[in-house]
Amino acid sequence: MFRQTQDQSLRPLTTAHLAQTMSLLVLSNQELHDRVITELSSNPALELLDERICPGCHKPLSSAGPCPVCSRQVEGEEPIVFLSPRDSYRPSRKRTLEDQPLDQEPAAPEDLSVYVMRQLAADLKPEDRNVAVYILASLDEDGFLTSPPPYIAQATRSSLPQVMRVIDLIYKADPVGLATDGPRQTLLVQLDQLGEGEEPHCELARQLLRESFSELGRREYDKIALILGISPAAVKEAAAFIHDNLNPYPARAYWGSGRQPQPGDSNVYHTPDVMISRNPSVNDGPLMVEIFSSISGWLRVNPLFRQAMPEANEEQSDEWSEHLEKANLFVKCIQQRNNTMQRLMGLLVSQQSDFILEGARFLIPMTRAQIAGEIGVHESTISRAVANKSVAMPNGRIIPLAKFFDRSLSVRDRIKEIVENESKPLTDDVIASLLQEEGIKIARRTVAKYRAVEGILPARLRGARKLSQAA
DNA sequence: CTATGGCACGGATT
DNA sequence: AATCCGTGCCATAG
Repeated sequence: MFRQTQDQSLRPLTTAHLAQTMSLLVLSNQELHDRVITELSSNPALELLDERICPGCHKPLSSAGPCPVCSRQVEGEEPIVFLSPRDSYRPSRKRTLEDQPLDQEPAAPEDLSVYVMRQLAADLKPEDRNVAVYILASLDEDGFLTSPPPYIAQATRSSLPQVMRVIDLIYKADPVGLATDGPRQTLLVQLDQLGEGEEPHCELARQLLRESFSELGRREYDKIALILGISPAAVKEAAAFIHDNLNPYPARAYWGSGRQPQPGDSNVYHTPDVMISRNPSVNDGPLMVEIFSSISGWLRVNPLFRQAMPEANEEQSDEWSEHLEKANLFVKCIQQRNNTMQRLMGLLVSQQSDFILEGARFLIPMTRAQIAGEIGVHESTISRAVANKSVAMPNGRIIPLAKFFDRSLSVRDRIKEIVENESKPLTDDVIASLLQEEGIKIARRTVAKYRAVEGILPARLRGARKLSQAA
């Protein structure tokens, strides 16, 4: 279920066209967004429309192709589909507690306020919009408010309840706990979002945050225990729970994990370029692919500019036609890019549906070259299309698109399972022969390599770990 | 002596 | 042409 803008590729391509399509293809959607913005501001022949009006009946058009109302065909040099804000990505709340993906690669960094704003768009009343913008813009780098709510109300000429309402919405958006007055409140908000009472530690954790936050920061667990009259062990457990599941600095958060920032990690937000989801209304329904853009609206060559061309005087003429040509090229290139991405994703979901739905084990090894052959483009095109992109899977995980082409993923997954279920530590040799019986023939040395990739300790050390766990 | 990690080589992939 | 990947050989730690 994705909109296909086929047939574009039948048009003859100039070398300039090809070159630019390539350079656009490597970009992640976020980077493309920036690119479009600069192009728009430097080229008067381009325009971005909020919505597209059918030239026939003057009703807004929502998708490519003929007008649904008067079925008039809109001519071809026209716009590219950009998704409406409604389609923008919203992470599910659940993910916060799930085990964290170790496999994330740096994806497109995005301005935090833009990201949050997009989530808010649907829930926000029109009159609250500028309040939200103001608040998000004035957050400091840790994601905290820089001025108290009454001040914000004054600055935005709104009421205090209004401001509080917006702040409450921002609390709940991802990353959870933004726009608080400090780490303590952030942690409390995150605690609320985790779901009531499910966790036995929640209540105690809440109490710790409320009543002995400063002691908590200094790790004076014994002192806290004394004050609150609880066992030091319980305090430590609750502290560990907070540490593991909450993040006092929401603006430094990561996708899918409440982990604390660690040195060496890059503080990057992961916004997927593509989302694969299953239609929730239909059981076992088809997989849907959405390709995101951080711009909504329609990009096209400004028809007025085109009409004005003949009126240009001598010295303008050259410049204008250059603009026009560039604009035309740009639009076509982006169309081309979208087209390639759509066809690529279409092929991936149909061939790897087991992997998408069931997990890493079911990834069928494939190479970019194969895909290129099936689509009928050059291999380097697929390479570029795959590079720097991330995909949100139906289960909410965000993975690099390149993972689809990881030849050893399924084997590594199998090894992981073998190790998890082993009763006593198995050596690499044994694991290798086990895999052999399953028809997977790899060398012992390779098992060792995969173990390393997965962060699994060697057999000897695994033994030690189990002993200490038992004790 | 056994299990593992380092290095480097050759073939495949990009 | 550059890079990645699986593997064999060898040194080393236990």
